[in-house]
Amino acid sequence: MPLFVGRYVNRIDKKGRVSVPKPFRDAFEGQSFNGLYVYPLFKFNAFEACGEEFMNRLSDSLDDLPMFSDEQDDLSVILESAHRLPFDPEGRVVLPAEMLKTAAITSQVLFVGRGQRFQIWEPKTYDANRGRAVERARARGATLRLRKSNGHEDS
Amino acid sequence: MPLFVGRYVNRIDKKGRVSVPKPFRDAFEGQSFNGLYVYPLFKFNAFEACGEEFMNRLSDSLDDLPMFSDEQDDLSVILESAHRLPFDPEGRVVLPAEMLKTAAITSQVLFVGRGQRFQIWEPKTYDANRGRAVERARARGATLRLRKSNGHEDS
DNA sequence: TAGTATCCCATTGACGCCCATAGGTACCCA
DNA sequence: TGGGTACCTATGGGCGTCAATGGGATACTA
Repeated sequence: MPLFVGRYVNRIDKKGRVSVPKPFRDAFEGQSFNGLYVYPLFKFNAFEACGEEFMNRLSDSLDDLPMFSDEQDDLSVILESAHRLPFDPEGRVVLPAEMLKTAAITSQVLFVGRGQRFQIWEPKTYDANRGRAVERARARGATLRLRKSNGHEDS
Repeated sequence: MPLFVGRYVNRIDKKGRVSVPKPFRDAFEGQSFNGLYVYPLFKFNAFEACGEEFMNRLSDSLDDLPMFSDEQDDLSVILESAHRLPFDPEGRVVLPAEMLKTAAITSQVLFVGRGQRFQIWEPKTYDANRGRAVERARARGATLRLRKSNGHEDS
């Protein structure tokens, strides 16, 4: 499965539709459901999107927690605030009004690849936060520890 | 089988009928019984709904508990207080009067997706509780340990 | 026979589908 | 290698269909 990489800015029309960048759309091929899932990043006023597989993993993980536990309730917030957005024949999705509001999206949408998932931002908001992230990384002399590769197979 | 995801608010009419959101209804397709099961959440004045499959799982889990134990008795209450609600031709269900009363539902019903099942709330009641859950999750720095998929492990 | 529970029909408003266009890119061919 | 052409992605708009809702008719039951 292709990874989500790179940044793309697309226009949003008055119906609330945005084209999902073609390279990102391709990563969803082979799903039983032709579309994506989005949920809020509580840390920022932005959203994250993923495919069916990841969402199922999330749901299964929640089921592993004891039923009726506080833990389960707290973490379910992601599922509760998620949206299932189908692609239209042109590969666009309709972003829910409530989403546009929290992210302060008006005319443009920024898609940010993050490997297994990607994020959805209002371009200016992203720039502001990204600037900070870069500074933090610099200040900290950021290093990245890679997982050792195990011959890589795919299931 | 599609997941229950997201929140939907629907109106309840004077006959006590509510439309179950179409995306949720779709998840019940292929069941021998065209409808859903509901049972009270003892922790809150709200209800949870699921399909046949999950109900069977629940019943099996009860059987795994020691016979005649307090635990078994307690959890059996779920099955005892459960209702089986059939869909009408338009995809609506009639919520039992007793349910409306405990949940303080009058004119609007909130459906909250939770993966394998979903919850039924009076909108305002939910808002009050959800606010707390989000804060708890944030405060705890809630991170979700995902079940491993294809050789992936979170760290 | 009154009350209740289904079913059927009608309305409306949102959403999905189809068509059309533009701009850019990749490809082909001379 | 330059130009031209065909394709494809992003975008806009019109229209039909379907989901949500309300009301009336009918069957069932106590």
